[in-house]
Amino acid sequence: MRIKEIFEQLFERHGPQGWWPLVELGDLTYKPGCKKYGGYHPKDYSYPKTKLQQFEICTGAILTQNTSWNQASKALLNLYKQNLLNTKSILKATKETLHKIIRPAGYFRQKTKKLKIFSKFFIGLDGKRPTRDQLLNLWGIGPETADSILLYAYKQPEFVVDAYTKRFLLKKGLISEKAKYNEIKALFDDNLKKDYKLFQEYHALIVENAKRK
DNA sequence: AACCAGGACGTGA
DNA sequence: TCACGTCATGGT
Repeated sequence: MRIKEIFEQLFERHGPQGWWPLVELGDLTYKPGCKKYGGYHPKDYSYPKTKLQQFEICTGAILTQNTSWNQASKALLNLYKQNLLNTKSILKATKETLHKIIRPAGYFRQKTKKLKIFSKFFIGLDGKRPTRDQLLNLWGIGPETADSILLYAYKQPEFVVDAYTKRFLLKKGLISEKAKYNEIKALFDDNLKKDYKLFQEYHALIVENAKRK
């Protein structure tokens, strides 16, 4: 089956996913289906609307590295509740403070360092969109995180390849065991229209499909 | 009670 | 380049 057909099949089965989850004012949950407060935004591609929301997505992308979203979201909510979910506060906070707050996401020492490095970088952007190479040159940002940031925070059609994607395509017989990141990414680039909405939904659907089964 | 979760980096070969 | 060790918490 083709890449495009697989998308149709997944979409039919699971519907729009509306990634990336955002917390909004007054909200204290990242769970899906929460309309009034944050959570996911089904069929609403107008987010992120502010720099703060863009930064929130970037932060989430770092916190969820090799970690379930359930755990990462706890760390994100801790940051939010302590008014630390912004660049200046993260730079101002001590390492020890951040260690405690993001602990549920695991790798708290590495992730604290990553958040501080990224915060400084984000301020330097002054609202501009980073290039992929700029992101990859940052300590703590690899290909998947860079693509997640570009796709979900900046609406740039970069397909996000994660462990689920590899397993999924391997099972479909579309890639070999040791296909590399860029090889897998090219498969989507070559077979899909470069539409950020399509890329956003596709990646989210692969994850949702894997979780459901 | 192992196993793994929406990875990335450091190292030695 | 590449294979492997390290980082860390908390769900099933």
